Amino acid sequence: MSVSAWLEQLHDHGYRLTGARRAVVETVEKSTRALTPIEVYDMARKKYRAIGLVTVYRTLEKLEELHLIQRVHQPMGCQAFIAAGVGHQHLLLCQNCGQAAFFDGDDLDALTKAIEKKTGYQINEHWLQLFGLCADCRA
Amino acid sequence: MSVSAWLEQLHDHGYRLTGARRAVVETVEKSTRALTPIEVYDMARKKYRAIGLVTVYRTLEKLEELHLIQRVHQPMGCQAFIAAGVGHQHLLLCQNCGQAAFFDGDDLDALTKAIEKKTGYQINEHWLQLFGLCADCRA
DNA sequence: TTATTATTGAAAACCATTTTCAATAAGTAT
DNA sequence: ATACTTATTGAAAATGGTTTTCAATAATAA
Repeated sequence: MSVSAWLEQLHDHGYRLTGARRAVVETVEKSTRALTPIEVYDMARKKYRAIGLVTVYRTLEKLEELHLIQRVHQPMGCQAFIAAGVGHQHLLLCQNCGQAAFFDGDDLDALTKAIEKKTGYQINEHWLQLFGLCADCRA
Repeated sequence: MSVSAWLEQLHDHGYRLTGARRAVVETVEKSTRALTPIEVYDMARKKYRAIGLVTVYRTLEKLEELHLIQRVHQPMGCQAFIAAGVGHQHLLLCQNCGQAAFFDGDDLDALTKAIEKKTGYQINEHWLQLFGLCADCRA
């Protein structure tokens, strides 16, 4: 995805393209780590001085509705957002710098079948997230 | 674990055993679903009328410190707590009634090795959580 | 029983998020 | 270009969950 693709999505859904929204989109789309609303605010303010925190909240809300971003759950808090992965992907987070990477290829079929048999549950979804150190932070 | 084992743990760590704490412990230890502070408050109040919400927060804090309870992350919020699993266990949650079950036996070694090779990350931890319908809610 | 001090509940403070509202500016029609 | 409609904006106020403050209370040790 790209900044222009996000703006197009917003436009196609009847939302107007404003300076504030461009600043938020450019900030979040380019970030490789999850950002909290305040972090987005501070960064977006450098691109569009007059933006208000309220508008950041409102824009993040819309981006989440359009599935362009997703909330990231971490031990320290669950208020951060990152550009959404495509299809069935999971997050891998660096515990030191916060750098995020998506991965796919998890096959939990055998596990879920076994759990279904053992517990009687019907399993519909799973959340998987890996934590570690990115290449840079290992060094 | 049992209520008395939790109380013993609290006592062994220098905490006094009070009516308010007993009420919180009895509530959380017996619950099969994750409870938010307010829910614990409402339930504990039936056992100990005079308890304050503040004491619920403070007691949950201590129980988490002692690893007797753990925070449960869900799409709708991450403020709920449940009796902690033992060893390497993950949660399976009913999307309808909230019923929780622990399971173990997940083997992600092959997956993490592959991801490590592909991404250059060193993987230290993983979060895995399953969602579905419990036996009762399927019917 | 008495003394010590952790614990308590109520009220106030705090902080992230949401709502309200009048002014502004994006998109559309003229 | 120009005017018009109305979504969007930022500031301020409101909200709601969580934390802090503080004097009174009650659990434990002496």
